[in-house]
Amino acid sequence: MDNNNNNKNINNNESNNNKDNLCDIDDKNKIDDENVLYRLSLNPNKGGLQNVDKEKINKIIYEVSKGSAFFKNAKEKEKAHFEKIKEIKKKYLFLKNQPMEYEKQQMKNIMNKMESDRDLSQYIVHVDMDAFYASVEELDNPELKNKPMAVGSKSMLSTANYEARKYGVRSAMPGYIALKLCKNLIIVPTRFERYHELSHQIRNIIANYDPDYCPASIDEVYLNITNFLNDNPNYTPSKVTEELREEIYKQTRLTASAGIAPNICSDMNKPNGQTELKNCTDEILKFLKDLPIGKVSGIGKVAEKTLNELGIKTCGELKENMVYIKELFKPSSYQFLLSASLGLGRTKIENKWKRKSISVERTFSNTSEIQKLEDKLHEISCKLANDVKKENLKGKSVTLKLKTSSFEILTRCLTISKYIYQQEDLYKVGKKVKFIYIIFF
DNA sequence: CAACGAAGGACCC
DNA sequence: TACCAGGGTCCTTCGGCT
Repeated sequence: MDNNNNNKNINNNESNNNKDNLCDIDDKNKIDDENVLYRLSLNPNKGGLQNVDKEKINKIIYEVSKGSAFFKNAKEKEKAHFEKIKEIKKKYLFLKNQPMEYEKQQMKNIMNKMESDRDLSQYIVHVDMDAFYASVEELDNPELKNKPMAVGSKSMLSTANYEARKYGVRSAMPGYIALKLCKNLIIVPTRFERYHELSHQIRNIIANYDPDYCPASIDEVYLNITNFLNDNPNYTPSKVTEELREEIYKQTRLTASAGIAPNICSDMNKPNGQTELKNCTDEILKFLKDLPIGKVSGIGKVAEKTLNELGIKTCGELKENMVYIKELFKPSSYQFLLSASLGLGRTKIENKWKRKSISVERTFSNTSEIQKLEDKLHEISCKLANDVKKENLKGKSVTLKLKTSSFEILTRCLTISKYIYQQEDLYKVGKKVKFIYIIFF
């Protein structure tokens, strides 16, 4: 599916020079709503959407959102994040004034070592279906083609077709907001069974090129075509990928995009196209130099903004600043960012996925009636027991998640001594957990 | 007293 | 009219026990 984490700052008309911003961190103690909008990831910046009138779209979204409890909550989050950023900036400014000679040399050594360990022997392909759910709906109902359409509900959209995107409609956008952007938008409900059916079909095609492919989501797969290339010397990586996409289209009438690279870091593709990154260090570094950090899978809007505020917008800049990142971030974040800055992903892909949790959640209208809450608990425990049974699972830790009317998320967990799977037990434990939050209020 | 479980977040689709 | 999902994974922080 399309990921929408490539947001840019919403107020790109204003002076956004981060080098300047670094100096007036204390003046900037007001959280403006534009920052909140940025956080909501409601600003359309998706590839292939150059024609949309961002200004107008943002205005509409803002008008619909402002004042809502959801918006208020986002504002609170933004405030907290802002404080964090302030701290980091302070440290950053301090470090910038230090010589850091030793650390710089050390970083150089670390990077050299990682560079020399770079594995360029593998050809990894990342296949990603274009607007998957929407395309499936068009496939089954061709009348929807060329009309603005999105899959989901009034409250939330999963994905939008390209016609709808012209209006600024996109995935993870509430349907009622989308309707404000596009009055004629057709919203069709999701049909997961159907998507899974096609997903299965697509994976079977992919298995012909790599039986050990790794599904990344319902519409995304990683595969290693190195063996295939060895067995078929007349193929090139891009020819294999072309053929694979062609085959998917032939059998399903759905288009896919793909990225080819020496590791599974690549995610740069356009609708119905493919991008190849040659197995060569210079190519990779050139590609990364101007790649916005938000494009990297794993860097979401929070991390993106944090880094942006340090003046780091591209992977190239990230690489240049790794000495500071090492001091400013937690070890695991640092490790991740270091790999990202060098364009190092895994070169081994595994498909041994093991489920670690299973869950059911439902959002309902505001209530403080205990009976209604218990009814909901009953409802989700039934669905959960059903799902658990289907997968032949059992568990001994039950977490109850509660979203308040102000969009706060609370979770309470209870671990018991024996494994359970039956609805009655799930409900019973759930009720016990629930007690905790009833006392809470 | 460190390991650990619980709660909260960030992220992805 | 009013209105922002649901299903996962992984990481960090924190505190009361063993």
